[in-house]
Amino acid sequence: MPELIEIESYRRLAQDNALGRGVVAVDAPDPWYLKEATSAAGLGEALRGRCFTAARRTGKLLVLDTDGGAGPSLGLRFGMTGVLVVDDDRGVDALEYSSSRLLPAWNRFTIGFADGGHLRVNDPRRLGGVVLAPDEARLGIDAGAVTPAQLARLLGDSRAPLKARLMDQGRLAGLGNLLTDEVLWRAGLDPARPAGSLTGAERRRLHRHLAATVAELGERGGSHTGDLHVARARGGRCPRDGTVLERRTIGGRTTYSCPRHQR
DNA sequence: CCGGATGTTCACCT
DNA sequence: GAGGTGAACATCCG
Repeated sequence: MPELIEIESYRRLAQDNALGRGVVAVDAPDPWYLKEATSAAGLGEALRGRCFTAARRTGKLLVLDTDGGAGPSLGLRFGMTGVLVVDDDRGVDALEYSSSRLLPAWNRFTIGFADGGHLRVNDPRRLGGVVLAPDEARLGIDAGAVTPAQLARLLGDSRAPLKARLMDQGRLAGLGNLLTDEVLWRAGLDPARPAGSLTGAERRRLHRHLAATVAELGERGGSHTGDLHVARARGGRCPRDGTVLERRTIGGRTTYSCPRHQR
């Protein structure tokens, strides 16, 4: 999926194109896609006759508010392959592991507007989901807005691998597998280091690279445009010092890092 | 043909 | 309590 960068692009698409349009229909044909006791009937009941008034994002969760916050909010998650489509515009040009096709069979959720347009979630692998009134308190601080002090606090004195802690959505929301590897590569930090073992200087370096990486890959066009990810596909050597990249499983995810300069 | 892939959740271990 | 593992979801790509 979509990590924070892609979801932010979905948020902008929704903000620019979906607000203020009356909802007349809700089509949620796949019960599996509705999470946390959300039902198709409940969604229709809650959304028909209202309009979206704000598009917000925390981490990888997109939240559409209704009627100025007076109505229920709608939470959209995109898993690894979910795409937001409004009318015929998609929120991103490309996702790394998703075909460019949008087969109608993959439309897991559709909102019909009074003007004839629609907002859809198209998701081949069904890893995303739709929630009415999502519990946003379960998510940690957004990775695009975290302060150095907040970052230090969430690393705490944990003995969990640094990478696992950064990807813990309940503590820091928005970083996925690719972005996390890229940030740690740029910061020169070993993903397997215990999160609580960083010095003050290392934590500040991590924070600086976190902010810069999110901004830079956002401009380049996505989570898959990182230097490390590109290098991995082309020979697997560190773009900084030419060392053969190391491949491990950390925090349950395939992890690439440079054994020479990430310490 | 097989393995793995931008994610989340849950059951089950240590 | 803290972490780790593997399964499940369904499709595409190398």
